[in-house]
Amino acid sequence: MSQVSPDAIERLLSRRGYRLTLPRRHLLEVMVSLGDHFVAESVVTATPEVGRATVFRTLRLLQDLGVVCQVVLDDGTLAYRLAPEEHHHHVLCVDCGAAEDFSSPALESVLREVEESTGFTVEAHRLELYGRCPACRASSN
Amino acid sequence: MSQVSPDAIERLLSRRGYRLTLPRRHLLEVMVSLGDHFVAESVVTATPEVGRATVFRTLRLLQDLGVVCQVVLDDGTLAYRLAPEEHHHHVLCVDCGAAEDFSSPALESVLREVEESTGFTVEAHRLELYGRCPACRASSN
DNA sequence: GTCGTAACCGATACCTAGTGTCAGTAGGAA
DNA sequence: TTCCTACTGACACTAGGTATCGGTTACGAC
Repeated sequence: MSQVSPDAIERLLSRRGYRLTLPRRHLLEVMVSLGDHFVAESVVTATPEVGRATVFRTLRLLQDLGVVCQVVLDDGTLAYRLAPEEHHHHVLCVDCGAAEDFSSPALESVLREVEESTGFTVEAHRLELYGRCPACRASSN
Repeated sequence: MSQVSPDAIERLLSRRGYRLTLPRRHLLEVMVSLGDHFVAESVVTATPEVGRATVFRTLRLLQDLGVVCQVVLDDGTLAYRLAPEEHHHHVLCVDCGAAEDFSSPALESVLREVEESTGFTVEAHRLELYGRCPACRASSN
């Protein structure tokens, strides 16, 4: 997976005119340490020195900046992930929770197909894949 | 869109050994009348004579029976839709909320592509498309 | 270095969406 | 008609997220 460093995100923040506050530094460290993807609640409990509201405010800010993206888990709960800014999707391992990003040019043709058959113009989409990562498949054999 | 009648669903319920109760009849009528897709809360408010817990219980039951499916709206909120039992996806109009089902054989090749490039085996997926329906596009011109 | 100020903060109350519990009710088989 | 139990409503509760507000702090200007 891509290496996202707190430093790079801090530079982005200040470049966009946002302040580099201590709570934000703490949150970034925790998010990076939580790895693949994380739910808001685990960030809240991992940073008792940072208020609940601040965690959610910061998550939304990072989302607006394109640093963090939403991930819909297979049970429908919402998680987050430090991720590349460009449009992408996720494959999630239902066993260990591992996540990987992908982008698919072939998906474009699916969208065109749907536009033709329904008459809708498609402007946005969500796609999440759920399955088993190579490691989990190997260990279950 | 497909015509889903309360009668057909009631027959399915009794065929599967579930009781045909008055609250369930009320809920089915309301769901059909709410049209394309609906959030749980609007079913709750539309049926003041039926308890809140019963609405959610019935929604889950209908989901298990394959009569109702979940729809993730573009803002991330969860809605429901009376829908065909076979696997399908949704295109949603962000203006009027119109919804249409589709299934896409081409999506399969996207999944195979991702399996090859990531090493995951894909067992399930979610795909929701957001855009504008023909009517809304026509009226905005 | 210090000042001023607006962005930011934590605490807290609140909201939305959904679940668990439990005593009472009613569908429908016998 | 009876009886059993699936089902119900009422209500308290939880999870996840938001609004408010008085206090704090980052940081540019001086």
